[in-house]
This record gives sequence, C-alpha cells and structure tokens, in this order.
Amino acid sequence: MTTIKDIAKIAGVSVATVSRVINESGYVNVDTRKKVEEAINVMNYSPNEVARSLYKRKSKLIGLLLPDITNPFFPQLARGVEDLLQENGYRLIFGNSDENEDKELDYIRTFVQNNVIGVISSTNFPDSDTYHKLKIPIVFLDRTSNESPSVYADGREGGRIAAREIILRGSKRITILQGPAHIKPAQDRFQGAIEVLEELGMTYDVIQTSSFSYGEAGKWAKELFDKHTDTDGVIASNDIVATAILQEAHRLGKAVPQDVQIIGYDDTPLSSLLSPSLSTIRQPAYDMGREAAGLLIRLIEQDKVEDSIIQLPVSFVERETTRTII
Amino acid sequence: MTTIKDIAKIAGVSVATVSRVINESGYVNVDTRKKVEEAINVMNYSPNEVARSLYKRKSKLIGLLLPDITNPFFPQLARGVEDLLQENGYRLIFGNSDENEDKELDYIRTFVQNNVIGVISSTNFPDSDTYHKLKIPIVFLDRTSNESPSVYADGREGGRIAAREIILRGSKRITILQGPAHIKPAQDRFQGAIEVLEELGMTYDVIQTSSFSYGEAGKWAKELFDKHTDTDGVIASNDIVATAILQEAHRLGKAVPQDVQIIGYDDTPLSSLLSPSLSTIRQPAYDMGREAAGLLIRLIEQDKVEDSIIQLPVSFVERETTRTII
DNA sequence: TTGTATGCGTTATCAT
DNA sequence: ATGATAACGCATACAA
Repeated sequence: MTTIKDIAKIAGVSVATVSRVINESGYVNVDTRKKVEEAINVMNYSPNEVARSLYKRKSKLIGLLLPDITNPFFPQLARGVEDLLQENGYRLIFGNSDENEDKELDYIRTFVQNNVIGVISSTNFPDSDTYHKLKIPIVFLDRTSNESPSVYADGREGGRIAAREIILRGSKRITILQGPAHIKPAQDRFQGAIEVLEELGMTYDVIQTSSFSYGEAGKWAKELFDKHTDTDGVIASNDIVATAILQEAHRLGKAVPQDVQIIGYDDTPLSSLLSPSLSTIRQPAYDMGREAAGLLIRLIEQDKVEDSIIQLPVSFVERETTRTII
Repeated sequence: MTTIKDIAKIAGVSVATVSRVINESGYVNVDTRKKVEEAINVMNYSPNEVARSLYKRKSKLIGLLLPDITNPFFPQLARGVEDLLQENGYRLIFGNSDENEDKELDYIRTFVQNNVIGVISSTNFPDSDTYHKLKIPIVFLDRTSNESPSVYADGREGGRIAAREIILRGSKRITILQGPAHIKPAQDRFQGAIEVLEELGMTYDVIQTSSFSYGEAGKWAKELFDKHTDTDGVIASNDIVATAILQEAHRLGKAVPQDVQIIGYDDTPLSSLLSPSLSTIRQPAYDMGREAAGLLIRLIEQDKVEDSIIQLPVSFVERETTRTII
C-alpha cells in the first residue's frame, strides 16, 4: 500500500505538505502542489481512512440498523439512505437486528468501535440506555422517541385513512389485523384504524399477529376467515399480510373486492403486481430513507439543527382490492 | 471514550498487560487478569477497532457490493452473507453499484481505504483491473470469472430446465425474454434455454430487454404480446419480468396457464404470492449468500482453500403458471 | 511557504 | 510475569 510518506518522498516534500494539498488546508505553493498531485496520480494514492479516523476520532462511516432487509419495506428505506449518504461521501456499515435487542446492542457497539460518525436505526428500543449514552448523532427511522431526531410516516393517520376508505367503500363487518405488539408503527396504524371504527360505530373484529414474515402470514389469513366467516373488509397490518389474506380469500372462492375488500399497508413494489392489485396505504419509504440520511448529515455537520423530527405523509393508493366509491 | 490506557491505570498495570488479557496472548498472572477484567467490566470497555485496524493493517470489515438492494433477489443474498459474517465476528460495509462501473470502482476504493479484509461482489466487471490488483480476498457472488473464487447458481442449466419444462407442458410457440446484455447470469440462462429450444427444433421468438426494473418490465410485456400474438409460452428473464408478463396477459384476457404458460427465474418471495402463483426456476439466494461468506472467511483465515468455485443447483418450482404434465 | 515532531489507541518486540 | 516503547498512517501545532 502506498502511504503519504511514499508520496512525500516522490514529490520531494514533507508529509505535512502532502497532507496540506490533500486536505486543501494551509498554504502551499502552486508548483509544489503540482508536484504532489503528480505523485498522487502516478501512484494512484488515496489516503488511509483508518489512520484518518484514528487521528480525528471519527470516520466517514455511518451505521445503519434495520430489522430485516428481507422484508420488502426495508430495501427501499436502505436505498434512500445509501443514495444520499453516498452522494455526500459517507459509507454504510449495515446490520439486520431481527428486532432483537441483543443483536442490536452488539451492532451499536461495533459501530462505536469503528468510529462511526452517526447511526440510523429502526429500533424497537429507542429509549434504551445504549441510545441515550451514544455520543454521536442518531436518527430513528420509521420509529420515534420523544424529542429525538427521527423520520417516520404518520402511522396513526395511515390507520385512520385505511379505516375510512374501507368503510366509505361499503364494508360493514371489518376484521382488522393487529401487527406485532412490540413494533410501534404497527400499533400506531392499528390504533388509528380502531379510532375511526369506534367513532363511526362499526362492528369489527381483531386478529392478533406476532410477525411480519411471509412464512406466518398465511396462518393469520386462515384464522381470520375461519373465525370471522362473514367478514367483508380486512385492514391488514402490512402488504405481506394483506397478500396472504388475498391468497386465502382466493382459495376460499371469495371474490375480491366484491365479497371482501382488503387494504394493505406500506405500498411495497409487490402490491401493484398482485392480481387483483392491492389497495394500500403508501409510506414513502425511499424518501424516508433519504430524509433520514439528510437529517443525520445535518446533525453531523451543523451545530444547530431545526426540524429534527420529520413526519412524512401517508396516502391511500387505490387499486383493485377495494371497490370504487359509489 | 475509555481507552486501554484508562483500563491500565485503573487496574494498576501497563497497557501491554491489558492488551495481553484482551487478546489472550502471552502470559498473565491469574490475579492480575482478574483485576484487568474487573476494570474492563466496570468501565464497559471495548477496544477501538480503528486503532487495531491501523496497527494490523486489516479490519474485521468486509465489503459487499450488490447491484441494487431494491431488486428482490438481492436482499436474500445480502441476508445470507450478513448472517454468516455476523456469526463469525465480521461486519459489512455495503453499497449498491447499479451495475455502474464507476460507482463500483469508487466503492472498491473506499473498501480498501477502510482496510476491509475481504470483498464480496456481484459485479459485471470481474475482469477489470481493480479486481485483479486487489490484494485482499474477493469472492464473486452470482457472477464468475475464470479461476477466481465465486459462488453462483448454474444459469445455463436453469435456462435449459425452463425450456424443457415449458415444452414438456405443451407450449408450441415460445417467446423468450433475453435479459440485459451486460448481465452475465441473464445471458447464461438465455443461452441455456435457446440451446434446448434449438435441440428440440421448436419455433421461438426473442424479445430484448435492458433492465430488470419494475418500471420497465411492463413495456416488454406489452411488446411481447403485441409482436407475438400467438405466443403460448413465455420464458422470462426473471421473476419481475415474469410478473409483468402475467399482469399483461391478464389484462389481455389470456388465460394462464391455459392460453399462455409463463416461467420466471429466481424464485423471489414475490413469485409464490401471485395469483396464479408463478412457476419459476429457483436460485437458492440465501444459501448463495451464506456460501459466499463462508468461502470468503476461509480465504481470509486459511492458507490454502480448495473448492473456491462453488456452483449451487437450480431447480424448477412448479406453481400455477404452467400446466401439469399430461 | 514548508518541515519537524507529536499523538490518535492499539499490538508486539524486547527488556527486565 | 510484566513494563517500556516503537510502529501502524495520518493531521496538526509549532518552528523555521
């Protein structure tokens, strides 16, 4: 590996001078600058970020913690984060937490050990000690905590919209899937929907679920139609579950949306590809990722940051699993 | 931040001794070890990986380069990689290349700048200078290059299977989608299919495509049924494109699989959720990721590694877009 | 305008 | 069995 020393030798200057031209700091004569740049090009030199990081006590690395990149909602988030960071010269250390606190702590620790300059986390434990003690900027993504910087979509409103739309389109006996208890955004959207259901005096049933995995979704779907045969509207906790419901309805010979309406949540790419395509509440995942990255960069680079809590709007995406308004 | 110096002071020993207990290297008295461990626990100390990395000239970081995490095939790969690496104490620096060589080089450079100890890459340019000059182990994932370590599924065989199965199930006028020219695995599967088509003397048409994106897939679907009205079997370049074909067939009122059979490629989670669910060629993505990580670790930790080219089997997954064998 | 020297936190060598 | 110290590659304070 070629080091700053090699460059200095080749250019016939001291390492300090080389450092100056690299970092455009301090004075340096035009001619010597040229010599140095020449040497840098010839050797195809680029500075060792590890040494820099050690000296400055901070790197260009940012830690990203997501529950599970295999859940189609998260790649979009990740991509948004990565794009903006990359454009700004930052790089990503990435980990899946599986909503598991231990795994999460382990990652946070190695983030710190690697001098990451900030972290973006979709955690279920934003109030844990680990986060409070962190001395680097952190933004919670798709999660919130008090006054902490965070980027999320309005889950409660999303739930309200879902309930309103499905009622508006004529469902009378609604079943609502309650997402995993430990996942805050899932509870928010559930609460929002319940509110509207109550306000409008609708009769409804609730099915508890404990994960968002493809594997288990089918189970809830079966349970739903098993327990609540006369359901004519389903508010699912996310698109994955909604898809399973749709499949099960299909299997049972129920017509969607004529017999049962279904509303998903997230608007993952999947939802537009189903037949019938899935009506859903859209979260602007890619934008959320970008916003989170932007916020983190501001937190890192500026002294004072306003608007460190960013709430993005959700919206109803009308597709084919809901009827058209009469 | 608490450093090894702090621990040394608290434990009343030298930094050398602390280092010894941390790394379990050299002799250290049981009692002093206890004192040191005590201090480490009290201070919740963990060593600065950056300093370690600087001294040792290598980190515990591994670079992972994927085309686009937003394409549902790649999260599975990524997850496989991450799981195995994480279990072995390695961490991931992650980047999307968008199949763009410049972006890729940029990432490889920053990988090196950060002393990554190995790289896993799904690149279209495995023979580029950058990779040849890399002095750290690299494994190509879902890609191959000569004798270089790599993990991939047998694309040619996958293509052959797809063609065989669709013919076996009665399609006579097959249209085959040729994936992006610059993506090697896409061409492999295409070649494999063509071989069988030729061998069996089938008539077939080819549609060129230039990306795997959701956005453009619909375009090719339209083109396909537009140009080749009498097609009764479609071999798609991957599940995304197959899904678009399925949608378009549906829109045109063609019955699947009665009028048209469709075979996808990859077996992304998506494919089992469609209606009709998608028959496809399965690539064991998660396992490929794990294998790649395992191979890389062997490359890193062992002097000599056999079987550094790992080919995983593909298989036909029979679902509802193909007819049952007569 | 440039160079020398120091320290970032760690590991390893060499004494003791 | 333990400690003092050089070195990893870089950026900066200070001298010149």
